[in-house]
Amino acid sequence: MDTMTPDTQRPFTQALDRLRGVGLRPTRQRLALAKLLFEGGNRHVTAEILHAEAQSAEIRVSLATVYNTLHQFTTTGLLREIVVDSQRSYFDTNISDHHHFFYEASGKLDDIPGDQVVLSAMPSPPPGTKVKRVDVIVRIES
Amino acid sequence: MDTMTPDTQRPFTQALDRLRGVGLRPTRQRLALAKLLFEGGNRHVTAEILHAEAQSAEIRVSLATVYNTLHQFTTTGLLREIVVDSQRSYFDTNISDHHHFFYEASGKLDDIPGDQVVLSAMPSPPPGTKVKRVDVIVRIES
DNA sequence: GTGATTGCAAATCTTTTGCACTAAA
DNA sequence: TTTAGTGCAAAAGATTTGCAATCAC
Repeated sequence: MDTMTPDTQRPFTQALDRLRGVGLRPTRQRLALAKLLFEGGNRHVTAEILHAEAQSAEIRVSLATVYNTLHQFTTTGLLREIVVDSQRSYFDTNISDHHHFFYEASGKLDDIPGDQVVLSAMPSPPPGTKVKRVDVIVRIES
Repeated sequence: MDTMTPDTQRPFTQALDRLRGVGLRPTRQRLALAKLLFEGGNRHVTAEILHAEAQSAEIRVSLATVYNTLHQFTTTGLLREIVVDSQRSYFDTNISDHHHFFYEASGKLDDIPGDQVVLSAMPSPPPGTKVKRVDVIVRIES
């Protein structure tokens, strides 16, 4: 690997590696969407938003493919789905342990680093079940 | 008030008082839905479920009215909306401070009493904003 | 080549809306 | 009365699906 080239100059390679890492065939659409998603820090997107960004970037990709891709990325662990609004799905490029502020007025999300929320007491789940995740959502008045 | 009559035998009165308490006109539909919702402990319902229950109980009420009513009850503080699934809205008859287990496989919710979850550290919201609520959702593997 | 992926349009599902009709006060 | 509430059917918005065309390997 060319260690002299800054990350920001190898988005294609990064996206390619990411897709390969999870066994998804690197198609033109998936590469372009991965590039949009994973360049430039943590992002919270809806299918609609990502599709619009793709259009702006002259990337021809259908909304159906955007949905498919977001779900494939989520299933393979590249993204995480955040449920804060019963009307729309949000996807988060930050897959580390963390929580969220949700601004109801604007529909915007902000990450809360995992270490800023401490759950010092937690009920045990019913016997035989497994906790997939604990989500803490701080809702900001709309 | 007739203090000799057990609560379970005065559902109508209870529902009526509840509606009056929040200033909603006690129509036949609202009374019947309030009865279904608030009799028999804490419940988590979707519009679809409540509508089906009404049908079974021979209560003629349209789905549109069920939606209207659920939202009116939520706005007036009789119900609380729980967001766990980006495809469907759940309403909770328990309006006290508490959290939820969500069983992804079945779509069922269980209450976690407020005192069983202790958030010993919390980030401050951005200056000038106000926290409406903190939701803790323990997702049980589907 | 051949099996995976994509695009499109249609379908689906939940929720909302417009508006004439009905009922509570 | 008079004004709020209801039902219906249509509309809207998000997401999924079926299938032929296209692409990656």
